[in-house]
Amino acid sequence: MSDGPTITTIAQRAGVSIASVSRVLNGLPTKAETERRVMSAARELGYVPNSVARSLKSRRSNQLGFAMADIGNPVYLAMIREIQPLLRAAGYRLVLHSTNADAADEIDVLRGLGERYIDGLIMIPLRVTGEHLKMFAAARAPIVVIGSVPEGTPVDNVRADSRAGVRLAVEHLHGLGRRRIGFVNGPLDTVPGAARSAAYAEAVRAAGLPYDADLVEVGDFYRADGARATARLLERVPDVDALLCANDLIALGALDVLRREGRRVPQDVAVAGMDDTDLATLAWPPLTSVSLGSAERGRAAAELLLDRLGEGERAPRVVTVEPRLITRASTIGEETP
Amino acid sequence: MSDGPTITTIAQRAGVSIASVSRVLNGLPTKAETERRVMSAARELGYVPNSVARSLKSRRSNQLGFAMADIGNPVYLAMIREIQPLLRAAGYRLVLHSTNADAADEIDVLRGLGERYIDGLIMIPLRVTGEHLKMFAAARAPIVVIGSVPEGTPVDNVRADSRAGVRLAVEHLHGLGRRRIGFVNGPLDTVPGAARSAAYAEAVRAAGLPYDADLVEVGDFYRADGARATARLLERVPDVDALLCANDLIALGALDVLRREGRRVPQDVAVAGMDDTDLATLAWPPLTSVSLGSAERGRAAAELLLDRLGEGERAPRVVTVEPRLITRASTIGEETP
DNA sequence: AAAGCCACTGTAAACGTTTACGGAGTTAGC
DNA sequence: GCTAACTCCGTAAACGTTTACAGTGGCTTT
Repeated sequence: MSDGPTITTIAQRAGVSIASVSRVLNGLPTKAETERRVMSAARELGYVPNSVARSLKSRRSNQLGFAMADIGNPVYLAMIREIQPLLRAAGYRLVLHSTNADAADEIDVLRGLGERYIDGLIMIPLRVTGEHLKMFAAARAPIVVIGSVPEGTPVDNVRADSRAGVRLAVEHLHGLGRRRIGFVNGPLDTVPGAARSAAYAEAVRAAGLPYDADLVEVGDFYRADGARATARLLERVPDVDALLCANDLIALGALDVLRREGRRVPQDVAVAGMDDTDLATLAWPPLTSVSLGSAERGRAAAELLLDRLGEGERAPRVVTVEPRLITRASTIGEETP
Repeated sequence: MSDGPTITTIAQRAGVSIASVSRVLNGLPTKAETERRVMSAARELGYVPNSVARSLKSRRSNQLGFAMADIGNPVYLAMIREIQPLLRAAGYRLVLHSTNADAADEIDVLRGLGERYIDGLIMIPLRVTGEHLKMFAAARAPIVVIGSVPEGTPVDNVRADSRAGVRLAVEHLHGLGRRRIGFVNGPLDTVPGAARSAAYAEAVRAAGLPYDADLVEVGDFYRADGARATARLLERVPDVDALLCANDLIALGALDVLRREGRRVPQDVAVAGMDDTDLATLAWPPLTSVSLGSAERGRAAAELLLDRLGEGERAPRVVTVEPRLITRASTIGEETP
């Protein structure tokens, strides 16, 4: 009882060979009598197949990995919520890796692919280094990367269109008559940070406004950093009349500071976030935010991975999810329907 | 290249036996020359050990499971954030199961223990059925249950003290002069729902107030349900002057409804939640909430599990985490320091 | 110079499955 | 009644490791 029954145990009890046991358990054609004996022996013993042995033989672990920087981030959470049921329905278990945005940890996870404990991986690297690219190329199992990856990288790729997203937000704020539109960004050496930085400069000019470096402040992608960055920006440019924040957490920090300083949102300063996480509806005032389709991206990644596991070799695909602007009181005030 | 190198490949290239290769790779004493040859062969081939084969031999998967109802719930999230790094530091991978509060799914996960793909499990069952107990007793790997479990169940157990928590909140509201304290609960057939229901009745009486069934409303543990339940309660008892909500999501729903109906918080109705999730600081006004120590419970569960994996047989332990009341503007108003 | 010892290495078995192959028994065909 | 064909089953090999055991050769010891 301490060591569970195996097909050998069943075979002994049923008086047949282990091959017959395996055949019965896998539903291969067998004489009714044999099947009956095996099934009842299995039931009496409380047999459960050993998935490790099965994996060794089949060379498939039935596990897929998901690696992201920080499971506390609601964006990743939204993705997991889509991914988990899809994988589960396809018969895969989910192995979770939270890497703290540490490149070495990410490389470790990629190395893990070689250990064969997962059949594939969905990864969201915050920064893509040469090491990453080398591992992608050498990987012996399919990888889907969420976030942009250089042309020609042999992985499936799901992208948000930060550029279009930032443009939507800037146009919206400009359309509301705002002319001093600040931008509170995350680190410039991250994939989203860099993309959004370039997109902001472009969008501002496209709206016919001058690009003013003083209007841009950089912190990290968390609430407290957002608050600090916003405070610096307000001190430098007191007459700012709108703030675009590179994600919702930063925007929450911005709201904290504006409230503390007694500036009214949106009358004095309109605020918009990005990612349209659940937080946006919780904030006060509710936060206008650019949805970059977190759930859709998660779903797309899972579908790409499952698809490739089914099909085997195939040219890498790129899926781009379109952004949408969700307007709420933090920019348009209470007149919400 | 399509099929990775194994120790056999290395053995051939290095001109030694697979036993020697294994010994070198595991750091057992070997002649320097042999070690050199094996190591360089391994490096040239880009060898990565196959963890499945290793698991089969060692009978350990180096994976631990975490099963909860819904990964979107911030309480579970807070737990995972504690659990994941601890397990990782101890050399275990985390396999995630989101069961949608479906008892059959939970049983499936428990059956999975027999498949040996995890060495242990942390589980948060919303309801504990006889089937659960049977599986707990028959399990061939250690289980830690977060949430109460009957006396004598052979699993380690981490509990929140709902009773003390509810009492803290009721005393707080009573101390603020509130006399009509409503209670918005989740389903009574769940572990926390039942516990909090009993605790509310007890706490109200202990405060010297009459127990009034009209003041209690039941929904589910989500924001929208909380809003609906609150609306029903307000209609039935318009003069309620405080609301205790069985979790923060319900409390957010309550705030939504109160705002919509134009009741001021906390002047007209004081609101308190439970769990003290991140949401509490995001809400407007910031939400007074009873912390049931989600992070601590996650940490305790991980420690119990790791401990038992180290020690082997041992009497089941019960760890109870003390609640704390975190007061914020939703009960005490703006006069916050 | 024979015996014993030691350090190192190779052979083979084991972990629990799946599956190719061939043998035994049954039925059918002539 | 003999062969052919078919059904069912058992033996054994394989998946990639780890490890008990025995073997090899060189040294030391007497």
